Amino acid sequence: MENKREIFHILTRRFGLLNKNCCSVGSFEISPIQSHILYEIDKQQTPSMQQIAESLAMDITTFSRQIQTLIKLELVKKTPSEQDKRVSILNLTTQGKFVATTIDESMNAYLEEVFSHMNDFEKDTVLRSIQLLNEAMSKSTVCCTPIY
Amino acid sequence: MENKREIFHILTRRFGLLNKNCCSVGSFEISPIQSHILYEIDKQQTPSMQQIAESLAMDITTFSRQIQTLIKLELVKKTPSEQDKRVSILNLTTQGKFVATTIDESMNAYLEEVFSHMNDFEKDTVLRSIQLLNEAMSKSTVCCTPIY
DNA sequence: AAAAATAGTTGTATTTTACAATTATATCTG
DNA sequence: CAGATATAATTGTAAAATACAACTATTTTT
Repeated sequence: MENKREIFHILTRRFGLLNKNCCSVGSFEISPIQSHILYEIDKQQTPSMQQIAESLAMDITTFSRQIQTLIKLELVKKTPSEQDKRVSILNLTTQGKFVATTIDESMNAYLEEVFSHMNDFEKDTVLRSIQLLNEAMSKSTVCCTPIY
Repeated sequence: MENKREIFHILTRRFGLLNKNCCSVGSFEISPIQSHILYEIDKQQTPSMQQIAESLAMDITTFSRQIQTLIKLELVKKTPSEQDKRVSILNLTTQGKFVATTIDESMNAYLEEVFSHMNDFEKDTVLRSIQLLNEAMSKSTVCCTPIY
């Protein structure tokens, strides 16, 4: 099996495309990165700027500016931490939560549709395989280790 | 199994990171997109601008400028087509071929390392699963259909 | 209490992106 | 065959994304 890179290349590209298309909700034109930011804020409870920037492997200065636009769009709220006044805690606004949820649903709908082309056994195998792959990647020393 | 989006989110992010890191060869600082362009030119024989731009789902104007920088870096050559003088045919230069091959090798090395954390059965299952997934995505009507 | 470290912002410059308009060639249609 | 239309690619322009360096405001270390 020597076409590993080929199949991963295709996979990567397809996800890239999916990312490009699937991130606008109603009147909000959300960029892929912004969508990832909303997703992460939603997942982590009351994260700091650093935390999200780090989990997305983004430069903190770039991240700071992205947060500024998300705040202008009233999707994110930023409050200074009580314990450490240097730290800013991030939250989704109601609107932000709505947008995040909507994107989540449309992504899930897409995945459902993709999996509808498989039988139950294949579905199961593929999902477990991806989990295996995620675990293997997290064990890798070469790249991308600090996630989760 | 209701955490589909979660595991795909992680997968996407890991590949995103991998992409960011893994594209410089010697003195060449290749961006992920440029790496994808080199990869596609290498794979298709004597493609036109349009062909590559389309397979990467890139805007042709953006693509045109990326090609300009790749030509400046002497990684890509552009020759007008004989049959249709509007069309430009793309080729890798020797250097470009070298860079593409080197990136390919380092990606493969990375994948080998990742798969080294699995037993033979798992390896096989995961690879076949990804192929299944690719096929299912190509059948999807929602997104990303025009690739391959 | 001074020095060093940390969280986040702002100045600035580069790169990426893409819409609109343009040039050059090819194809279609009457 | 000639004018109209379509297509491939480039350039004008402007917006957004990115990141290095320098900065402010706190906190931690010594």
